Amino acid sequence: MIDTVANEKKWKDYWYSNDIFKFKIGEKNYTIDTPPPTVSGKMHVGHAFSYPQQDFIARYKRMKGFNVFYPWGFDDNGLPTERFVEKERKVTIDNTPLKDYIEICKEVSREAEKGLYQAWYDTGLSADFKNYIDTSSDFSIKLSQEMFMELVEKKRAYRDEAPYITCPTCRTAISQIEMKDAIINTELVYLNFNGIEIATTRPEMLGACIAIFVNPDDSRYSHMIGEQVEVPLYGYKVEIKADESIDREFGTGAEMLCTFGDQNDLSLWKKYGIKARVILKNNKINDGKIINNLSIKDARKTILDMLREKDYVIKIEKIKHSVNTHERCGTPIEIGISKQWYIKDLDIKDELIEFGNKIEWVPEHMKTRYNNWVTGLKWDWCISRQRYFGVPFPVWYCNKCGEIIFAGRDELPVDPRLDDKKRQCIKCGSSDLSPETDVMDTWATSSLSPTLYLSHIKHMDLYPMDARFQGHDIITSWAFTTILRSYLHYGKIPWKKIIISGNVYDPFGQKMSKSKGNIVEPKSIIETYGADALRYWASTTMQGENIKLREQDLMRGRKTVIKLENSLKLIMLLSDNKIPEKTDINFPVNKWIMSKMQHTVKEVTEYMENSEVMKARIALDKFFWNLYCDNYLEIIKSEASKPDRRGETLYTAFYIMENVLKMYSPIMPFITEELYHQMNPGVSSIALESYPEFDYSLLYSEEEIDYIINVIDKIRNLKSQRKMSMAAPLEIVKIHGKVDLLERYKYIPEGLMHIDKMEIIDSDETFIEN
RNA sequence: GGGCUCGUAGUCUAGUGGUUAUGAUACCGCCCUUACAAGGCGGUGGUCACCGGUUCAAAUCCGGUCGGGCCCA
Repeated sequence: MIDTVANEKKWKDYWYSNDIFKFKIGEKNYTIDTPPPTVSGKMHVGHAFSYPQQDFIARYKRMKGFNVFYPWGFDDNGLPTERFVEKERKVTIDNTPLKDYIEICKEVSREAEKGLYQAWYDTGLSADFKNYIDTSSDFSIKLSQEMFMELVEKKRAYRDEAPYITCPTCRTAISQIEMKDAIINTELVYLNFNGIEIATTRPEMLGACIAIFVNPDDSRYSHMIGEQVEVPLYGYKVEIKADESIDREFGTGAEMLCTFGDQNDLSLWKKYGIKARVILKNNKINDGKIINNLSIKDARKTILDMLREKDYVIKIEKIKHSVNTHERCGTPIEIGISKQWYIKDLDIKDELIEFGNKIEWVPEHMKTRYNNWVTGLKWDWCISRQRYFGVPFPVWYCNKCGEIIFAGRDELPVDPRLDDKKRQCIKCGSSDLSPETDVMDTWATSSLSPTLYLSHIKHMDLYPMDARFQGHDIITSWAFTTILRSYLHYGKIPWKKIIISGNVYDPFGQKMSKSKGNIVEPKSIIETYGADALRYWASTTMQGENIKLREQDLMRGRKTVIKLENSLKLIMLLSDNKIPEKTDINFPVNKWIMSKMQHTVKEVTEYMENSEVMKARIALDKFFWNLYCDNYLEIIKSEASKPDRRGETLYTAFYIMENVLKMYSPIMPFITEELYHQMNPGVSSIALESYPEFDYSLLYSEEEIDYIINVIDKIRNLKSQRKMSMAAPLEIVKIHGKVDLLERYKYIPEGLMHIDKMEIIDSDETFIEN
């Protein structure tokens, strides 16, 4: 039996060192927008499921005569990389100068990249791993900055105020995924708010109060909705408003909205668009009236004392309260507000929907998610992040007149945070400039992946690309932003087709996670079953459907590998290890299997064209296992020894085998490559051979042999009932059925079932007399 | 809460109006046969989640209920 580990290593090294999958532009090209994995993570079984699905199509298209551009890339921008680096090197932005921090991020990314493709390479992907791109290289930064400048020129990029989340302890901006829920002990302060009683856990934010909120169904307050009340101590007025999200049971049922006490404040503020009053900056409260640059803790004490003194405090309750905290240090997060960069997209929703319609979605219903997302957009796309490792904005601000100064095109890539060139304000001439310290959202660069890939090989003429493959979880981020950028920059769709893959679950349908302990490493699957079996498993579901990782599906793939190997072994044995020469085919059984194969080629091709790999594979399985192995090869065991038909029979057997290997090769590239080389010594690669074409001239009336196969099944049944071996001789069999057919082809069942004498009795119904 | 999606033998799965519901796997029985026992042949196993409607005819179309998953809030 074949050593899959050794065989797979042999061929993937062969492909790599001979540049089998290097792209050369030609007449017919097929371009793929490969999802770049992040350097911070390892390959997981979800990747092992979805990437082979891309490769099925890539390999199929290549054999169909396309010059396939299947690039490779890494995404090493942003927060995941920062976290990875901080864990690996024990550095934080607080103990490391920015310049060194960025250098370390780059260094660690480059190092990780060296070995990271290995896991993908091990699954037999036909991507061009040698010429990869990475999103933090100068090439990518330059391109991303150029594209940003283009949006500035087109008045699509603008700067406005927006909230952000910070940790007061770590004094850094954090993102949503870094937050963790926690229950803390705190005090709930009941206040007399000049006419309405409210309860708050954040009295220090009183100066940032911009409204009072109650539940619209709360009869205690419904008559007060729309009234103005005066903010204690501060004296300005705010309106009483109603929203369903207000919990009537919490406190007094009336809350104050501050900019920003917590995430609820943020969402209410967004929803109602009330003008913000920002008093919290750089973790200090400064309201311009009562509190002057005090920490949150000190401000709280000051405000509470004053409220007590003026008799505003009704009571104070000790409560346990759920808050968002920074997961690293456990400090409750704060929400601030600052100027950020946006890409304007709310005015082009209709155009974006139209673009979505121009793209073919597989499966089609995934387009609905895109449409719902675009329709429901409420804010422009905020592309600035208060992080460190990413594409910097090529932007400075004049401290004198406030003018925004952009870098020149010829200066890109540039990092204003580290740039020491002397610059002057273009408006007032001042040289007192501050660099933009934010970096761009990772998606601001990933959304340019078609441009990144194509400009990397200097073939922007191939835009739009043919296909994007990605998971459904990032339709609203990656797919959306890519379509948006493509619209804004080129007025073209980014790709003709988008193919969505599903998720992988454990055998019980549970999501895999470290905490559940149900994670399966792709590596262990490949070691046990082989990459071909892993890929076979990846083809056992329709595109976009989820899949459960079950051993039996891997087994089935493994069995197919072995079956392919053994069927070639048999025909080699029958032909004394000689490759038969092409001859005319006259023997009906040979014509029959040739004809059956034509139907299979047609069916498989149609499914592959529709990206329905699973259906293609099922049709192929049926032909290979059922018709070719179980019936055809069994029949020719005796027929191939008959001199008058030996030559054509062996030729047919080899011809079918070769075509079966070709059709299996996009799914199982390793075993098919090995066996194809055994049949065709000196060939370059099965992956570069052409896919079988439907040949009308090989069609043949199949009913007669179908009928004989049916009779053979009945004889097998008889032998099974008599508990006989299929090879055990039968002296006599009485068959009722179509006399002319049975007489003409009786040598077939006789040879296959080892029958000495067949007695044939004419009958409309076919059965064996026992 | 909103959107999308799924519910078919023990398990997984095909099947978008028309014979007896597809196949795999598991299980049981038989067979080492000039490739393959990780094989071959045969068999047991299903109120197609539930309720109602449309139709001569529903796993399939429509409405509702229940349950799982994903995304968004």
